[in-house]
Amino acid sequence: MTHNHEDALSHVKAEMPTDEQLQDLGDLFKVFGDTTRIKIMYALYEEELCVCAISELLDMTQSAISHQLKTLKDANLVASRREGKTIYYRLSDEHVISIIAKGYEHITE
Amino acid sequence: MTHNHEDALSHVKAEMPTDEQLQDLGDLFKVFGDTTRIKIMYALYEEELCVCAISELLDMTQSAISHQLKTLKDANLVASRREGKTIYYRLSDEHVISIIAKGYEHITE
DNA sequence: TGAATATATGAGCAAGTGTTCATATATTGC
DNA sequence: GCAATATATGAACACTTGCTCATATATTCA
Repeated sequence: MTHNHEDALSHVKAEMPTDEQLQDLGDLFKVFGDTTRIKIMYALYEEELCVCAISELLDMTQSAISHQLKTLKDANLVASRREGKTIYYRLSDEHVISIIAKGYEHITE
Repeated sequence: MTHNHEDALSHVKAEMPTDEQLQDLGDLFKVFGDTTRIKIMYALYEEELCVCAISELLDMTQSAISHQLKTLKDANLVASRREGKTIYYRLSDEHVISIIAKGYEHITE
């Protein structure tokens, strides 16, 4: 029905990751695709912070921040530790910053 | 009302990008946050492809692929050239691959 | 134990997103 | 010009998402 492109596709197909990996990649970037979460990650890059410090910084409710921190934690992008009543969050690995840095390069080129 | 975190926040505030940059970053990653678009970018990494080749590869309608290619083009992630009736798409810069590669590192670590 | 503080979480809703369907535009060859 | 092929696009709809509000949990201190 359409023109032929067997040659191009056979090569491409061989190099594609599995559907599950592609799904995981999309899910990961979805977490980066929200300004609030980007702000949180940027803030945590500079310094470990508690929930109420983040909500003060972003001028958003504690509930909204907690929900977003859960999303970030589920994606293994942040980790937390308790100290009394306070819970401090930090970035959980260096990929976070290198991913954001690459994105930053793109938008500022 | 809450405990004090002036010290932590003053440092963080000084290092944060502008709201506009943070918004642009979120918008960029939003484009990466869909499996169909990830698949398209992966396919184009291997080879320049026409629209119908991509829709055959992903087993999706031509319309769905065209819509997604427009999203990718608006984000300056792909570029196209016409050759007769056919329009070939390719990645428009090397950031695309390095961003995906960093994400891939994270999910496969 | 009870009050205060810090955080987490479930339900609900408005806004956004990806696909489909129908149709429009562009190019080629007759 | 007309038919065929390749691609683009607008409207509609189901599904997802981020916030709010109310409330639950956890910890400290009196």
